[in-house]
Amino acid sequence: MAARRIRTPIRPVQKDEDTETRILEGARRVFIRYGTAGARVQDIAAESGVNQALVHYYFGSKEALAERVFLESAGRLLHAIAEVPDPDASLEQLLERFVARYIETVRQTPFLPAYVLAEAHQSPDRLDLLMKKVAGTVAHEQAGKLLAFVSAQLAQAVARGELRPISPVQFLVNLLALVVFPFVARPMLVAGLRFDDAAFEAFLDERQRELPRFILNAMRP
Amino acid sequence: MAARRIRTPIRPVQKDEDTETRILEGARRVFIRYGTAGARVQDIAAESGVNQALVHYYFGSKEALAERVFLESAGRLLHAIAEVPDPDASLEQLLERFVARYIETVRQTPFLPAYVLAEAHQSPDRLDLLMKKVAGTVAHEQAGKLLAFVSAQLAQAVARGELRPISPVQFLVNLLALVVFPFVARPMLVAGLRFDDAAFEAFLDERQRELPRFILNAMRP
DNA sequence: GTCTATATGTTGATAGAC
DNA sequence: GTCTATCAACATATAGAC
Repeated sequence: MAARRIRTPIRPVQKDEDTETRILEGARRVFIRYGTAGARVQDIAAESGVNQALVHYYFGSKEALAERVFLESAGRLLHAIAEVPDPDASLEQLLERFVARYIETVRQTPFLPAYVLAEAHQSPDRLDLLMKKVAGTVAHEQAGKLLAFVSAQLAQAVARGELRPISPVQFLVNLLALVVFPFVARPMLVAGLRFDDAAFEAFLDERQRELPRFILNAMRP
Repeated sequence: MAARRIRTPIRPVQKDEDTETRILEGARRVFIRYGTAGARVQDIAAESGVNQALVHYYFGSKEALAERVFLESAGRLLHAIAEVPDPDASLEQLLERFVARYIETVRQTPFLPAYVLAEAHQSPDRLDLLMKKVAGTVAHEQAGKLLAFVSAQLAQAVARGELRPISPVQFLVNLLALVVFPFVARPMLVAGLRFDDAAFEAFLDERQRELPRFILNAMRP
């Protein structure tokens, strides 16, 4: 059988936090990096600077901890997406702000989108939980308002002859695709295009500047 | 410990194939559906209508089988992307054909893109192997030609004043993002937008019609 | 080649000392 | 609360009968 690969900690332990927090944050890093199925309780313990038993002492089981990390992480990602826009801003401003904010946010946790999307694939139950949890929150109300607001903005622009008609859902998926995909596909893109880290960062910078115009332009009549 | 969830086979066994092929195809379905880390040799055996021992008899180890499935599957996906275009076709025709072909291909194996991207994340070694393997093939040469061809087409259109300047890399990533993302994010989109399967298929149909114009339009001056 | 039975390694979880 | 030691379940891999 293949020898178990020992994983080096992702980042050094923050000694000043209390134990429970340290474990939760360690678990977050490990789950997001390796996925729920690929993560090991031993990895989480090492990442947090404790032993396995303590992980169980605080969080019961790997499953319970995985669920908590997923709900929190996915919730945070959705929240970052569904921020209430400034009602007075133009569509162009809205796009600029959304693109900039999303790219900046995800740059700090580059594995997060891939983790959330993969978990949604692998664990429909947990996705249901997430949807039920989100359904009762401010973020959900915000998302509804956001979609309504964007729909209205699009319709007005169409009426003024500035944009051609586009389904709000297609618009939303296009927007998310253009912003999220580079992070989800990063290893493939880096390998295929022979980028190093600096090149990828530069690519993201250029992207942040170009995307709003690309999207707006795409919908002109 | 949580009780091991028994997985129902993804599809019934094809009795007419020879055993080795059946196992390989079963392994493909299981790995693509559950990921390498989430897949179990027992799942592959059941999916193929044999017992665990036979899987090892034919393919040695889970790792070896996982590597083979990844290389073949990712290779096929890359090949589908990097088909040599008709040199006489217009950019619009090229886009239409690419979008249509990709969406049709992936519709038949909807989990494939998410699997390949997730594996690229989790297993850099395997990704390196893939790149080395692809480097010596027709597909690689095709990809080079494709990028050169697209770059030339873009530059010509810019020179004619039909398009505004865009980096070929950004163009390529945009194209892939718009086409691939819906499949990678499918469970999230379905849950978030409350789609059923039929609604998602209709969404894809609409997308296939709209995307080429969206992309072309985005680059107009 | 194909099976059942079993060995061996790995992982999640618990017992019990401190 | 935190540790070491250990258990029980699971997963991969092999032995050996047919």
